[in-house]
Amino acid sequence: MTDSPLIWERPEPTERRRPSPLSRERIVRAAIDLADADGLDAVSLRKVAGALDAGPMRLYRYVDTKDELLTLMVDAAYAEVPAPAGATWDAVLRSIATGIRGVALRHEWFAELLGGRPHLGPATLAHGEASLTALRSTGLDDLGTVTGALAALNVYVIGAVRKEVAERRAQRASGLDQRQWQHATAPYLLRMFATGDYPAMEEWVHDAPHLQADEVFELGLTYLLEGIRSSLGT
Amino acid sequence: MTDSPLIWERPEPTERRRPSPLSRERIVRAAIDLADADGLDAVSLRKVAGALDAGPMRLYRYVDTKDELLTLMVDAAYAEVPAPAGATWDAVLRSIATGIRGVALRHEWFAELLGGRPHLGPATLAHGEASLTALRSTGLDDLGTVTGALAALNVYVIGAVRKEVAERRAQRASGLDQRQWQHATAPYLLRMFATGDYPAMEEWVHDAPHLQADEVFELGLTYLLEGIRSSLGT
DNA sequence: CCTCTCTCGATACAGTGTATTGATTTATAC
DNA sequence: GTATAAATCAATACACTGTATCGAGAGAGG
Repeated sequence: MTDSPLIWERPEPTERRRPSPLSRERIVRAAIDLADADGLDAVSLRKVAGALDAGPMRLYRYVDTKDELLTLMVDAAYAEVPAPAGATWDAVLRSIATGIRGVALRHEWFAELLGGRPHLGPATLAHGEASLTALRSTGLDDLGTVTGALAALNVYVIGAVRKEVAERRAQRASGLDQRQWQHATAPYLLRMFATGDYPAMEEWVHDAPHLQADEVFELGLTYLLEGIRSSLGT
Repeated sequence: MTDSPLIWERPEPTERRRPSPLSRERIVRAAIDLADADGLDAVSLRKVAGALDAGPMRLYRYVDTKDELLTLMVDAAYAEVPAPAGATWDAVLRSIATGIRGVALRHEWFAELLGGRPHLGPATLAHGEASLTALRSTGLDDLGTVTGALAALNVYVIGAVRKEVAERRAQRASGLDQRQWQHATAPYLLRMFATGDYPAMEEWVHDAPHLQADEVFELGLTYLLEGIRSSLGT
């Protein structure tokens, strides 16, 4: 096991050559621009290097592997999450969750990467630190509950954002607007329902209120926060 | 837009050639075996075909694209989720969640795929149907709450399982046992804490109780279910 | 038996991440 | 200021990937 296996501790190499000074930050930014524009699949080392007028192998001085680049992208995205604000602990948690969701909606690749591997970058840790201090300063001081609450919230956001983005992408891929999407999958579902195998779902699709994505997100968040509160006895 | 764009409606081709009768099921099973053994990255059309003593192009008669194969794998995994059991609606929801988690721990690739794109296969729908009927039959009949509860639960499980499996894999990749893992990342975290930038996390790491993965999962689940209950006024 | 349709395997293409290597540039020592 | 050592880069190469294309061959229908 080497001494500094994690990219966060590996010192960034200093540039000696003149033309096109490179840096980890420039590389990550280029990768993010690519991912924003054409999706995560468009992020290849060749294309990132090309966007920086460099050969592909040049990047390997700054990054050991492509996964490391993705990890750096995730940390950069975490840095965009606004600092949590709120007077009560649940308001703080809510602002954290919606902040992450906001970033994920701006950078859909972030949602794809979230939770895919452990992230321990400085911005991610700073984000955790901010969440923790905000929580402690607003009255939640049972450590067991804090642990569980943060974990549950984290995990809820990961899943919610991932699913929401996945649906958005599928919708976009199958034609352009929402009407076309509904026309593409609705008939399929209707045929499935016509088999009679899914009576409860059929009824539910008919009668259930059609909620917007952000409403669903907020609703689940409310459940979770309410559950945490009630387990506090507060 | 073609008439049957979804693989679930495309009829399975019938075999005419004698040697090595193929079928969607055999292909999916081979892919699952590969993924179980060597991870999702080991699932390539060439390898799957090789495992079936066939040329790679042969699979394209049964599957239009690799994504379709992955979708079929997900549906097959959903079919392994045991039917929910329980007397009360929250017991039912809990059994659903732990059932999915169990499958994901047996098939880690399932966790990687979960939520990555919309899944509407028959087993997935059947699973939704079972959840719905179980819910309705145990007293939860407000449709708005049912919708929100199912969505929130679904999303929680997706995120929780994804994160848990990601951590497990990272742990396994960095040496073999848990002690080695802690020895690999703990020093890094300590050095980060030594900067003084993360006092709350430092304290928290010291004092917080160390929970097992399944305890964390159950705890978050409890919060969520409790929140749903309290929003029912029951 | 001939024909026609369907299916298969081979080949090919554009792309991927990355190991290797030889040249070229830079820093260091005298 | 020059010789030497070290560092860095671009090119090449490798083993893959998913999949389009297409010629050959097998099965069925007449």
